[in-house]
Amino acid sequence: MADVARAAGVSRALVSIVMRDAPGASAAMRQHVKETAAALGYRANTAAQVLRRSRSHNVGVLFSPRFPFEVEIVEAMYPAADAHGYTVVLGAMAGTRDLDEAVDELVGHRCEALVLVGLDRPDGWFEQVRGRLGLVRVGRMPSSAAVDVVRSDERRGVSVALRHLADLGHRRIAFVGGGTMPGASERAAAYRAGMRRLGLAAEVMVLEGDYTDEGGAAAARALLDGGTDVTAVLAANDWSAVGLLGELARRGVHVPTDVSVVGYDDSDLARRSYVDLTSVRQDPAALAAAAIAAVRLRLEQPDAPPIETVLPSRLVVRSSTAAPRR
Amino acid sequence: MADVARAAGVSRALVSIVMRDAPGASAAMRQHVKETAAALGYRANTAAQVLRRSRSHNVGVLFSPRFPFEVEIVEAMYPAADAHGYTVVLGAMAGTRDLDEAVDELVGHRCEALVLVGLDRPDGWFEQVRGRLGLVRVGRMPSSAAVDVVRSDERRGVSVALRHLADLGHRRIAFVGGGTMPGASERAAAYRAGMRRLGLAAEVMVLEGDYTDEGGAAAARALLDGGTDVTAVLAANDWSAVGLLGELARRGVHVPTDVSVVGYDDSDLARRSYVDLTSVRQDPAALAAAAIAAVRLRLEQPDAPPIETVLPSRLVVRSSTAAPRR
DNA sequence: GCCGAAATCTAGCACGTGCTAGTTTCTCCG
DNA sequence: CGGAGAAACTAGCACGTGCTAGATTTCGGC
Repeated sequence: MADVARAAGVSRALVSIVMRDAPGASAAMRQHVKETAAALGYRANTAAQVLRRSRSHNVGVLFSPRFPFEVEIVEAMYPAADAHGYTVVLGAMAGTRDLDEAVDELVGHRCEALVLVGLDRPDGWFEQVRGRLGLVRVGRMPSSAAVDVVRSDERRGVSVALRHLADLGHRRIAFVGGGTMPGASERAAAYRAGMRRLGLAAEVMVLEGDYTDEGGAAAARALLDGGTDVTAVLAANDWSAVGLLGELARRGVHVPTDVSVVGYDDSDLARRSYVDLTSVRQDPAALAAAAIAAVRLRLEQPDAPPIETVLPSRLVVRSSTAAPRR
Repeated sequence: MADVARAAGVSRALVSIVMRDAPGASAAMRQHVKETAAALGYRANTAAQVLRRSRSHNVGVLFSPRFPFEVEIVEAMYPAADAHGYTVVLGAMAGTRDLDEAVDELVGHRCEALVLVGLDRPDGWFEQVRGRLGLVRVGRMPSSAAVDVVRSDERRGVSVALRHLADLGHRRIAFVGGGTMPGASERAAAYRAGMRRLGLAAEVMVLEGDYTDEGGAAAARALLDGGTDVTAVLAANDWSAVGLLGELARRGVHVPTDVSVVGYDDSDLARRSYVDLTSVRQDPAALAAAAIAAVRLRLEQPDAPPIETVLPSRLVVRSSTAAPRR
C-alpha cells in the first residue's frame, strides 16, 4: 500500500480510503489510485485487514466434499455470503482430517461463525464451540444442544413422496435409510409415520443405508436376494438412489417398470438424463441463504435462544416412478 | 496471548515461544503455559502470524468440487502440505464464481503458491499470475506457458488400456473424449496413436464428451443410435464412463457381455460395487505430493526453468471388461 | 564461594492495514 | 473579496504476533 501511495503521489491513508471504497476521496483521485494499484498488481493484505478490523467477516463452512448435495449447498454459500459482505472460508473434511483440526484452523482464521453442512457431533462438542463462535447446522434436526438449525421439512417431503407412490398404486414401499447421517433418522421416522397414515403400516420395510451409492447398491442386493414383492423404494438421499438404480440395472431389473424409485434432495445427480430420478427437492440456494441469515442473527444477538429455520420441500416427478405392474 | 501471559504469570514473549514450540523455555514452564492457554481456549491469531512472519506458508488450491477425481486430489493435498508445514487454503470454483475472483481472494490470503487442479486458462493468464506467485498445474500437459506441471503418463495409460482390450479380442474400440477439459486432448491423441500401433487405425472412432456423466450418457446414445458394431469403449475419465454405463443399462445393453467399458482415473467411482469399472489408475496422493514438491522447488528457486513431473499410470482390471461376444 | 557460560526469561519494535483526529483545499454566497 | 462550511487529503496509533537484543537466573567446576 505504501508503494501504491508513493507511485500515485498521495498519502497511504488515501490509498486505504480508495481501496475500501470509503467516502473521502474525489472521483478523479479514485480512478488515479485504482489505476496505479492495478498497474502495480496490488491486492490488500487480508491478514492485516483482519488484524486491524475487529471483525474478520469470515464465515467458516465445514463439509464433506464427497457428498454431492453438500457440495451444492457449499457452492450456493458463496453468493449468499457475498450478498452480506461475508467471505467464505472452506474447511473440507477429508479422510484422515479430523473435524477438530479443521475447526481449529478456521478459528485461527478468526471466523466469526461456523456453518456445519451435514456433519454431526455429540452435543457436548457444540456447547464447547458455541461459547467462542456463532454456530449454525444445516440439514440436521435440533438436538438437545442449543444450536441454530437450518433444515428442510423432512416430514412433509417424505409424506409427499409416499403419497405420490400410493397414488400410483404402490402398497409395498420400502425405505433405504441413512444410518446415523444428518436428517436420516428424521426421514426414517417420517417414513414410518407416512406409511401409517396411508394405512400401509403392515408394509413398512426399512433397509439400512449410509447416504452413499454403495449403501444404496447393498440395499438393492438385499431387496432382490430377499425375494420380496416390493414395488417401490424411497431412498434417504439421491446418492443412495443412484447406487440402488445402478445395482438394479446390473441385475436386469427395469425401472420404473419393475420397481419405482424415489430419491431425496433433488441434487444434480437426480437430473442426469441417464438417472432421471423422481426426487424430493431441497433447495440448496435457499438453505445457504437461510444459513447466512441465521449466522447474521446469531452474531447480532449471541445470547438469543436458538432458532430453527424449516424450509419447504416438494416433489419433482421424473421417469423413475410409474404405476406398478399388474 | 497477553491474557494467557497474565494468567500464567509470565511475559507475552514466553507464551509466544511456547506456542510455537521454539527453543528457549523450560519443560515445566512449557506445560504450565500450554495448560493455561488450553484453559482459556486460546488459539494463535493466524492473521497476526501471517502479518508478522514474512511467509504465510499458505498454498492455495483451486478446484471444481463437482469433479470427483479433483476432489480426491484435493483431499490428498492436506496431508501432503501438512508434511512440509504448509496450510491448504481452498478456492472452490462454484457456478457463477469466477476463477479470477477466487485467485484474488487467495492472493489476499497471501498464499505463496497456487495449485490449479484440472482448471485451465489461456496462456497469458499464467504469465500474469506467475510473476507474483508460485504456480503449479495438476493434470495438464505443459502448454507454451512456462508453468510447472504435475501429471500422469496419459500416453502410457491409454496405451495399456487399449492393449488390454485388444488382448481380449476387441478390434472396434471407440473413445469418449473430454472436449477441452484438462488432459483430454492428450488422451484423445494417445488413443489415436495407440490404435495405430495396434494396427487398428481404421477402427478409430471418437465420440465427443465433456468429462461429465451426462456427456458419457450422450455418447452412449450416439453409439446405440448410430447402429455401429463397437464392442468396447474407452472413456476419457471415470465420470464419463459412469454416465455411459448408466445409459447402457437403461437401454438394456449388458456390460461386459455386449460392450466392454474402460474408465480413466480409477477414482472412487470406479470401485463402487455396482460400477466395478476397469480403469486406468492415477494416484491422487502421489499427484498431491508431487504438486507440493513442485511448489517447494518453485518457491526456493522462483526463476528456475519450469519442471514437468510425470507419474506412472497403470490399469486396474475389474468386471466391466471381457472378451467380445463371438 | 566465585566466575563464566549456558539456560531461561523479558522488553520492545515491526509487519500492513483501518480509523480517528487533525490540516489543507475547494466551493458557495453575501 | 472574505469567510464559513464542506470536501479532500494526511499524520499516526492500534490490532496480535515473531523475533532480536538484552536482562536475569541457573549450573558446573575449581
